[in-house]
Amino acid sequence: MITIKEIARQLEVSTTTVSNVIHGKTKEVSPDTIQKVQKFLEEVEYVPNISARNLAQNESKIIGIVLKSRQDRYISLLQDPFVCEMLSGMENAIREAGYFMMIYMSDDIAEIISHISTWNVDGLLLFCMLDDDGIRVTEKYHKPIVFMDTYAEDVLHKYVNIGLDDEKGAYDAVRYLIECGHRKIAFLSDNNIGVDQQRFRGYRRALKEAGIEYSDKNFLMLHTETEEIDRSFQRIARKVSAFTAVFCCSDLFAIQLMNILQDQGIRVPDDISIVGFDDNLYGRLHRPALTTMHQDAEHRGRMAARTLIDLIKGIQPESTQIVMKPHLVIRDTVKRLKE
Amino acid sequence: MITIKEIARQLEVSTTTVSNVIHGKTKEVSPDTIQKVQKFLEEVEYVPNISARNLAQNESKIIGIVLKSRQDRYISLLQDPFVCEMLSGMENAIREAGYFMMIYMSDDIAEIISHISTWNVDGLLLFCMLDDDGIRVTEKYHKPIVFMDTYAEDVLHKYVNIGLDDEKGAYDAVRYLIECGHRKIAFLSDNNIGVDQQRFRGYRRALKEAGIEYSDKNFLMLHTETEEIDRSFQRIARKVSAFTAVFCCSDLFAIQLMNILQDQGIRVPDDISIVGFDDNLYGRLHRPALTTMHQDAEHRGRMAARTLIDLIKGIQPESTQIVMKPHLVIRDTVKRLKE
DNA sequence: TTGTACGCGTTATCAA
DNA sequence: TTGATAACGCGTACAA
Repeated sequence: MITIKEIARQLEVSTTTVSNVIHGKTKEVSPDTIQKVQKFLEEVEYVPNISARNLAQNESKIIGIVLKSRQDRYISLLQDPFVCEMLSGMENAIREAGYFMMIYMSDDIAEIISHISTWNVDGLLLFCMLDDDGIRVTEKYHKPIVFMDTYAEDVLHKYVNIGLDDEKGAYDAVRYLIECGHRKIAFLSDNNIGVDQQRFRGYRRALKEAGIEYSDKNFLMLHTETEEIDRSFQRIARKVSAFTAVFCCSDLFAIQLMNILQDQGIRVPDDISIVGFDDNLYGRLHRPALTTMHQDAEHRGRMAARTLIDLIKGIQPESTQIVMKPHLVIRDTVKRLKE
Repeated sequence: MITIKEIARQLEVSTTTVSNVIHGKTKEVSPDTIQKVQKFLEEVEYVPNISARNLAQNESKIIGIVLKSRQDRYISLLQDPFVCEMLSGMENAIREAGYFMMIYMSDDIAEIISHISTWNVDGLLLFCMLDDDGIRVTEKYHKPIVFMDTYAEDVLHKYVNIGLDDEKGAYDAVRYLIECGHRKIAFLSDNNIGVDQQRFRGYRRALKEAGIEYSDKNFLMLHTETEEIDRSFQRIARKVSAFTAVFCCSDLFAIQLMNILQDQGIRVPDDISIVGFDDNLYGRLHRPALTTMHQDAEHRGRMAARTLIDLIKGIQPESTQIVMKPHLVIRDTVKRLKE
């Protein structure tokens, strides 16, 4: 890789001149020199050494994407369709803006923080984080951050968050079930914090509004550790007969549940109705096609990245709390019990 | 971020001493000093500035992952389940080895090459590349490279390739179809180069061996541009009635085809049998569950990354051509026509 | 055992 | 209009 210094030597000009031409500071260079240098730069296919530039300018052009993983999960976050869609949108926006993406995936927040500062990352995109992990990062990292899907109070009034109206999404989905005549409706998730807590609230609100009583048995808690997942689904499948519908917190869960039920001869939607959340390829490709809450993860990822890059450039977003609206996509997994 | 120089100043030692302690070159430092420095390092949570280290040592600790994308494709590579599985394995191995991953995804090889040299990437993992793109990269980049799934002759005898026996995989799958009594077997792919070309050869070999004639009509060519994909699948669905089975070059294609067929009232496997390739979540979660060639993309990704990191450390692999064997997983999408 | 000084490639300041 | 030179943070050869 050729350096500025070497170019300067061969062209018998100074490094400053070369640097100026590279950066288009042409006011201070004679047309002749510009021509000469530019031609040479193209010939040798000069590319700057980013490490050197980072050192001199104290900016890295790296956007860090932080994914708090959990070792014991049955699939890696990179295999989760929702995460991938989001990443795909982020990657797109980051590349478009001339930045680079570095993914920091670990179950150890301290390690993540140390990596971030080692690389002197220009800005951070945080998601899939338990709430106080987000705060831990903000304590150590003092450059622009954009959160996705956080509900931590202490974060929300200080940082930008690109969220989704999860409460409303779940509410609408469950309301639809109720309109279809369902009253015994279960709630399926693998946790009850953050996003899924909001969805749970929406679920409860819809039930309450319809005068339907809630019992703890309605909450089907999935255990997604590698050794547990199958048994957990089996256990839940057994409980399901007490309900006429299940609201699932992700398309993936919905489909896995449907498969287990179908394998046992329980038909969807004839015997039980299912609603998912996300509307990704999995739901669209399943048969019967999944009725689900649509959210555009890719678009949201792209927005988050763009907002972050604006922030890095000193442009403040119009609002620090951006909340997108999901909408119901009715397909074939909910049975109408009454007209 | 605190620097070595600052630490040295505060502790009233030299930067060399601090650096030596950091790197465990303890032979040359007195126990007292080591203690003192180490304690301080922990206190201030020292992290080295990687850019500076890169510059000084001419190594970046970055593994570049190159994905040649195509703008017009209906889904991003980051949403392709096969790619994600592979990436997931790579990410894992890279992190474990203390390296960092940078994904270079673009449809412009020249841009990718320039990014790679800008970052002074230590090693490269190449996949999803049309053959001569791989060569173009090797012409410009002269550090360790590991290919995945390349069949370019000029690459194979000079570089490490982690491949799959695609020919045999397709052969086995099609043989299985023939054993089940199928003779009118179509081949579905969106291209006929590299991996899929090999699969096509395996398909042809199995047909030939069974004395089944091949006609160009057997090759169902899918057009996966965003505006074409639906129409293309429709067109193929119409042609499918001439066959009793379809061998698909990916699980994703297989499932999309099955859905279109099922939506038109054509039953799988009763009216037509389908075999896929990859065995990823999509196939496993579909109903009827897909009969498909299994390959462990995650494992292959991990191996590729490990091999590359060995190469970077100067460790040569036992063999430069690693070819994994896929195996058939029989599920529910192939009908037995004879006993 | 410890410290000085230099180089890595780039940018920025300031003098010529 | 151009060119020296210092600075960024780290590692290391060599001197003390």
